Parts: sequence; C-alpha cells; structure tokens
Amino acid sequence: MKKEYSETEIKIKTAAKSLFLKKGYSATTTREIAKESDINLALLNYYFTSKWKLFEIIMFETLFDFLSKMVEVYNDEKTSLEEKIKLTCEKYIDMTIAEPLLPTFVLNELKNNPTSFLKMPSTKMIMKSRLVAQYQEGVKKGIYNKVEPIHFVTNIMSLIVFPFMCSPILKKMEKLNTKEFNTLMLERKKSIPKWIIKMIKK
Amino acid sequence: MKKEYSETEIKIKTAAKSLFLKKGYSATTTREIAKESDINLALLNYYFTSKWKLFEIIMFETLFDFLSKMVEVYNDEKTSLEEKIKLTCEKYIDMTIAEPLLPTFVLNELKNNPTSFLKMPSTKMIMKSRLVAQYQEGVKKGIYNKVEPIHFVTNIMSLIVFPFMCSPILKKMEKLNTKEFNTLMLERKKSIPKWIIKMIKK
DNA sequence: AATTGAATTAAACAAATGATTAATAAAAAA
DNA sequence: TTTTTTATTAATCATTTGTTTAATTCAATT
Repeated sequence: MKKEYSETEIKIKTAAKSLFLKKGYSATTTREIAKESDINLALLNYYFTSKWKLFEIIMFETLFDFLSKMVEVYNDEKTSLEEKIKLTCEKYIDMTIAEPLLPTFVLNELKNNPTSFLKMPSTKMIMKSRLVAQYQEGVKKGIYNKVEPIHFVTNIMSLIVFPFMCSPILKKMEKLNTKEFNTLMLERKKSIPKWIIKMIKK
Repeated sequence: MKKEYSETEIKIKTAAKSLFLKKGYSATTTREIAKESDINLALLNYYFTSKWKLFEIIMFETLFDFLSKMVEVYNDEKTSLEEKIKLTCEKYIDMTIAEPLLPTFVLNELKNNPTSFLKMPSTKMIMKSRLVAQYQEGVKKGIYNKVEPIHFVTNIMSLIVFPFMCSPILKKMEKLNTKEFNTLMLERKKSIPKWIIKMIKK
C-alpha cells in the first residue's frame, strides 16, 4: 500500500519534516529544504510537485504513525484499563521526548489550515477502542465515575502532551535546561496513571 | 506606564492580532494587515517600524494580559485553594472560548522563536503565588499528596487548555460544531476542579 | 493667513520565493 | 552499442513580500 520512496525522496522528506517541525510550514522555504537535504531545488518539484503537496504527505504520514502507535496500546486485548493507561503514558512520553516539537507543530498547522486535515487517518477508532470500552464497563460496574468517554480520553492526552508544549515557559519558570526538563517529564510516567485512576475512581 | 495608542495604531494592532492568531506570524503579510485594518500599507512601518516589531508588541501585550489575569486569581488572599482552582477554571475556560486560537498561536510562536520571549513578563510569580503556597501548606498538614508544585500548576493548565488546542481533532472525532464543542468545554468548568482535588487529596 | 509638523498616500525598490524550463548526465532497455 | 527513459542541474520567470521614498493632505500653532 505504502509508496516506496527513492533515496532522494527520503532525503527531501527527512529534511522537510525537520524544518517544518522547527519553523512551521510558512516560514520554511523550498531552498532551505533543498540545501538541508543536499539536493537540487528543482528536484523538490520533480518528485513532490509542490511545497504544499510535500507538506501534505509529511503531515499525513506523521499523523498516521502517531495514531497507529496509539491505537496499538488502546486496543490490546491482553491488558487491563489501568495497564493501558500506564503503557500510554510511557510510550507517548518517550515518543514526545524523542520529537518534542511535533505536538505543537501538528496542532498549529491543523489550526491554521483545517482542510489539510481532510485526508487525515480516521480518528474515530479511538472512541471505539478497547480502552474506552473498558472504561465504560467500569462505569457500569460502579467502579468508576460516569464521565463522557471523550473527557476521559482527552484528560489522559492533556496531562501527557500539554507540558511538552509549554516547555519554553516551564523551562523559563524553573530555570531548567532540556535534560532537567526531560527528567521532570519522565517523572510523569508514574504520576499520571495514578492521577488518572484517582480522577475516575469513586 | 502603558503607551497611549492612536486610533490608527489600534486599528493596525487589532487587525494584526486577528490575522496572526488565525494564520501565524509567517503566513500573515503586511498587505493583509493593511487591508484588514483599512489603512495604507506604509502606515504599518510608520507607526511600528517593522512587521516583527509589531508582532513583538502584540505578543508581549497578549502574554502580559493573560498572566495578569491568572495571577489575579492565584494571589487572591480571600479565597481557599479549592476556590482558586474553581475560579481559575471558570475564568480561563471563558477566556479561551472567547479567543480559542490564542493558546496554540502563543505556544507555537514561542516554539518557533524562543527569543521573542526574552522580553516576556515574568512567569516566575506563578510559582510564588498564594495558590502554590496554599497547596504546600496542605501538603505539610498531610491533607494533600506531596508532588512538586510545578506538576500541580501544570496539571491544572493542561486540563483546561489542551482540549481547546485539540479542537480540530475533537470536533472531527465526535462530529461537533463549535457550539457543541463549547458546551463540552463548559462542562469542564465543574469537572476539572473535582478531578484536581481528587488527584491531590490523600 | 501663513507656517509648521504630523498623518496619509501611491509608487517604487530590492530581495526572496515557489515553480518551471531546457539542457545535460546517468541508468535502463532495446 | 544504440536508444530511450529517468534523474539531476543551472538558469530563469513571475509573483510576492517587507520596506522605503517622495509627494500630498490634514491639523494644529503662530
């Protein structure tokens, strides 16, 4: 299904993604992409037609990768709800430490151009995931408070992702360098699951 | 202290802010600003020297307004910790419904250009606020779990702000229009304080 | 009324930008 | 080898962009 990319195409895509993440779509020029990937400027259009087309491809693949990884944990048949929450935190905090610019980039570009989102991989599977089902089972059993599943799912992501998006502010507030900041985020791997459980338990 | 702006300057600033919020700094052109504010293009540079200078002024004022409003609640001597949390949610959710593009815009521009942040109003006062002190008193008394105050403060903001930043995704997931989305956010005025209290209480 | 300084305008400039062209080099097919 | 297709290049094009200039209008002051 997935298109096979040539070496040159991969070089372009890698450089473009790195620049888009750092500076955003509009502030990134095709000449910068060409320079960073060490290819001739014309090759960008030769392979990807336009800057915008290139961006769309990168955006789609990025979102697709992320959603796939998330749904993988959410739909695991073997794990309990609490395990799923824990695994989500661990996986996603690690992912974001590895690529800390990604969440802000994605949400900002979606804000700037919601149509770039039309081709987006289906997000609906999240609400149909095993994680949500397990939560609702817990509500039925009277173990958990009844809250709309959308809030439950949103809260988990909020506690995980938002602190990364605030990193410039947090770093300044607490005079942290990147390493110290990451340590703070890693602490949250253990705390967030506890907090979430407390939030939902009666 | 604050500079008095002429009618024309206000028109420019208002239009510029609206466009910056919608499209970001780079994607906004000076000609668009001139058109939207119905002034001659040259007046932008006449009053504000450059697009970047204009942006810096808008950014500073925006952050300053936000921080002032926040610290106002955080340092209220009359309210309890739980009341402060409740008031924060109410105030900030209302603010964000009124200007939903603001958080993503600010965090994205800070990411793209952390130096635009050097002149930023002091964020340190948050950690020295009455809110944080009250939380720490509660920890000493054994009422609350001991967690770094930075996590406590971050969690509140995460649960309030992040869902707004995800609005394109949430709207798509649940097929919501803006009104329905806002209703969902307003629900959180009551829920978030409850969740936060549960998180910190022993 | 005349003068001065601020506000506004249309026009222009220089640099940057996304995209294309036409020529060449490299690789694959015949 | 020859031919044909694919990949790469340097140069160029047409717009767009931030900014400036020089002229003009407007408002206040003398």
